[in-house]
Amino acid sequence: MSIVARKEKQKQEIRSLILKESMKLFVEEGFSKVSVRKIAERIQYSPTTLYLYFKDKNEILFYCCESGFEKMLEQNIALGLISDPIERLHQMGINYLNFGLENPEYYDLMFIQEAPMATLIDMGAGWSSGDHALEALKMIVQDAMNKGLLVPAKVETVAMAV
Amino acid sequence: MSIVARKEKQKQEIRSLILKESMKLFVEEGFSKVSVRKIAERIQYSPTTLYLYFKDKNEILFYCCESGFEKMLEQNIALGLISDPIERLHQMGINYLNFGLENPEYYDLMFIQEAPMATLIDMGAGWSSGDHALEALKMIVQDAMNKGLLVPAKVETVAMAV
DNA sequence: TTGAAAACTTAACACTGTTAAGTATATTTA
DNA sequence: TAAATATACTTAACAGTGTTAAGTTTTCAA
Repeated sequence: MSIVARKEKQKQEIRSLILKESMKLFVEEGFSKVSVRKIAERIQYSPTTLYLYFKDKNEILFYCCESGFEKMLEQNIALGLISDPIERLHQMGINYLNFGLENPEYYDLMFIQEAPMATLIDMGAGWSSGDHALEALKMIVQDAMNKGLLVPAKVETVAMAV
Repeated sequence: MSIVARKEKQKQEIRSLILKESMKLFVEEGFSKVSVRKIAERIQYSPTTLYLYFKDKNEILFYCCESGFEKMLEQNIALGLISDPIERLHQMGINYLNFGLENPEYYDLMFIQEAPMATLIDMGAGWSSGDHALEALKMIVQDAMNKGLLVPAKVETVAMAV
């Protein structure tokens, strides 16, 4: 039974390899810019091999996020104890924010992933009012951070999160 | 000079037609599921014609959102008056929430647009804990609405927004 | 009426996710 | 050990994508 166990282990290793390398690519370039073929090339397998381990591209993303979701759920489990709904909601929001601050790469992957907002922002010239709004937001965040009200972190990320 | 003015007007009309029909499709099916060819078919023009009016597909989305962004900016202009940064940030958040509640279709288009979260949610079976978290969230929101603390609206949308 | 300019289309390129069918390689059975 | 079967992987293809270069029709001015 040792042989079959070893084979199983090898399968899991390939699976992990796919996830690890996909995660990197997704974070670097964004989900939609990463093709299945690109992942396949990275791990030196044929593109179709990925489909032996995952149903489709979305499922790869999903399992990339999995541990992120688990972390967030853990955080939120304690919330069941709080009875006042508003208070519970408030704490949930705080958890969410903390998660984003502590795990920025997960956060990007799981939530902001190329929302049209991003497109808007890198339109750059021509939409200066929008830029101003963001600038303002970033200044506010910076300000709050200076005053020690927020954990220091990448200003941009926080602004988006907020 | 009347002829050239009329032509200009006709051009604008086609532009508007493209935007109107794209908006519908984006809201119905989500940005990434709508192909340029699909839009073209709706308005009875060749796909390439769209590129005479817009730089690319993203730009179409952008101009679809435009009036939404303008609305949001207007809301936020008054914020310059508030000097306390935390207070200003708070009010900005409230504005954001109100915008989402009052313009759900814009909100979807501009912000949540097929984040991986969506994929997660309609994975349905197998990830029940995540579902539970969402269920809990929805209940909280419902609760708050019943107590008159929130404008009544689609519970799901609010939950996502929060 | 002719020539130029504008509006639009056809055909193609290089890519995408995904699948059916085929090929080696390893494992089990006779 | 030899044949049969199962496993892991790949090749080739399909139908679709955004986008562009080149060609066509239509519109208007001289």
